Amino acid sequence: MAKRVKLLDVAKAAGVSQGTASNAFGKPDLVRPEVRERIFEAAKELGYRGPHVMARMLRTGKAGALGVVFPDNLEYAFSDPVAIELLRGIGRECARHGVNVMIISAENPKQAIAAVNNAAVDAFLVHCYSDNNDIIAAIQRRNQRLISIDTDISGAVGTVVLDDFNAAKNAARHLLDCGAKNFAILSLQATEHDHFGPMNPNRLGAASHRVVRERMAGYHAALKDAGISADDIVHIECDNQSAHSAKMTAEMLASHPEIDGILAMSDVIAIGALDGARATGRAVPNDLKVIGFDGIAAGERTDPPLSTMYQDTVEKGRLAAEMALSEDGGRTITLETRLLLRGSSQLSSA
Amino acid sequence: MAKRVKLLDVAKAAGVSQGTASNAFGKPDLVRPEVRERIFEAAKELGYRGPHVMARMLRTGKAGALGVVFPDNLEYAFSDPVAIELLRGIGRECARHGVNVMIISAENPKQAIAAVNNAAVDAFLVHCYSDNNDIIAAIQRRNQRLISIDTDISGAVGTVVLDDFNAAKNAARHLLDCGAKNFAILSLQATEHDHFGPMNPNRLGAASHRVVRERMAGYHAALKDAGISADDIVHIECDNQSAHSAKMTAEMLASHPEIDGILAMSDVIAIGALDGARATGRAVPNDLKVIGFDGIAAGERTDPPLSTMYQDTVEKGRLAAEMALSEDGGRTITLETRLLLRGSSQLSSA
DNA sequence: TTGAAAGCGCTACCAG
DNA sequence: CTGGTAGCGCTTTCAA
Repeated sequence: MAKRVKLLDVAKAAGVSQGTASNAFGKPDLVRPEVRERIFEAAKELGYRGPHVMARMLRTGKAGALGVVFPDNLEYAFSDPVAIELLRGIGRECARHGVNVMIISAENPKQAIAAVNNAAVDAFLVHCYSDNNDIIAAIQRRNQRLISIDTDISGAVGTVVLDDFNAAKNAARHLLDCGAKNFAILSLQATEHDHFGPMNPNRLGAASHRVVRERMAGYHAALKDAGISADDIVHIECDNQSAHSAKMTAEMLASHPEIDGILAMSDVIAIGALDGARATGRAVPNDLKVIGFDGIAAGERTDPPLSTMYQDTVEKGRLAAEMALSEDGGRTITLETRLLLRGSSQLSSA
Repeated sequence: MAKRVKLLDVAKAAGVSQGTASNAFGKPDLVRPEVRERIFEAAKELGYRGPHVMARMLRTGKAGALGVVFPDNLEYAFSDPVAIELLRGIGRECARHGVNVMIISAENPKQAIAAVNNAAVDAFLVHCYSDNNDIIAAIQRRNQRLISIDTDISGAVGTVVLDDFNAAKNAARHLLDCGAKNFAILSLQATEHDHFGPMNPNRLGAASHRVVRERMAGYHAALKDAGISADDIVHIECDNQSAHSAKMTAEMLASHPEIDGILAMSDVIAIGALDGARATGRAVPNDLKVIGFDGIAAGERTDPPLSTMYQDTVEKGRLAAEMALSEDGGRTITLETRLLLRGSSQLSSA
């Protein structure tokens, strides 16, 4: 491979200064068309490949990219429909700004820190459930602009979350309206550490994940209003995968046959719950009502279609990217959710 | 914001040279532990944020990232389950190598070229159907390492494709075995330009997308062996979205009621075909057999579950990333597919 | 093992 | 509108 042709070579060949040559590429308006053409011609002649990206970055201090980190989810981010939606929104806004999207990928937390340290980006978007995290510390150590999604990270320049409490409260209220009396809550993971299955009060109290805390509190608030105390609710912690929640649901329904209302903290979990219900011979919604959370597309195709608390995940991602790319900061945006009524939560018919 | 602390400041404070300070961070083994500690201490004292990523890049010439481009699909890449699977595979391999994944995002082809030009990456992975593309030209103009997926780009340093011809041939043969006699082919877009609906021979011949050409030829080959000529096949070009193919299928079945076998070039299209068939009162697989292509997860949950030609898309992405990250090149990898038999293509029961 | 110094290639500034 | 030039912050020779 021959030595790289650089801007100075082109400038010399065209008989202009390096600065002018630079302008010809970066700010064409500042160069007389005639001169510009001469520069381009010289560039073509010499086989100049265009300005060197890394050199430009160093000089301007702009990376032209946004980093996206899924600390809780590194390997599985691409299997979670919600994460994908988020990426769609992020991608859309970044495209509008002519900025690329860098996925910080890693096999384990240690590598993730290295990945953060090697990423040339103008800001980081972090989607995670808890704020206590080495990766976040690494970002902050680098003094990088940071936007948090779904959790409230101290020091973040912006935050986008849902009104999880009220969303969950409305979900529970809806199942009450449908006539459910005995409830199970299928929770997302409550802490960093895998610990699936029934949740005792200790575990409930230990929830470090903001969305779990908030949604749980919302469910409990609605049920308490209806005279149902937390002790009367079955709590199960699920991996966010339908196959897992299906198994959990089947076991749960076997040992708690009285359950007639399931509150799931994600649609992925809820879809598994429908499978588990079918496997144990329950008819949804007649014997058992199920409501999910998120509003993913797959919920339209389940049998019966899944009722859920819809959130506009694409918009959530878009807003986060918008905050990251704008100059100002310090804002927290809270998005509303809405009840998306489908077949899995009808009032029992005769 | 205070002026950035740099390596030289740390070096001075620690009473060592800049070079030694650099080694303390990048190659700790080359520095005496005692000195190293002193450097780290000085760094902490001064609030040094660690080596500047862009400066390091410029110096070393390594970006530590792989660029991924979906030229056909920029906005919709994140809605296509197959593209997501590909990203999973790419992400997995990149993580193994400690390299990040940069999604080249853009709103339109022109922006896409700018995005390519601004991306600091060590290589590009391009997933697209045809090789005739401005974005590819832009990558090549920059003289960047390029791996193509699903199409054969001249000048690519590596290529990963399927044996699309035989895959399609086997799919068609399978429907013949199930007893189908009158076929419709639901094709992916055949060229860059949107042009949906029935395909006449001109349009068939114009297919610039490699996978369309190959799969079409495979379908035709199998059907010809059974005495069915291309003229006797209904060809419909579909957008790769279930809602669209559902509509196309319903219209097609109305005007061609004799159709009893549908060959779809993607599962997304096939899933829509199942919907369209249901809407027009066809019973699958008794009245009509359907086979898709890809093997996406959603195909397990359709009614009936979708038969398909399975490809290992995750592995396809992983292999492409592996080629991009390895030093050598020039290879073309062709992956096999296999028939995944599910409910949509059974032999008619009585 | 450490120090000194040479650039990586570019853009932005300031002067003309 | 154009030219000259400093310097972004680092890594990596080469010599000591």
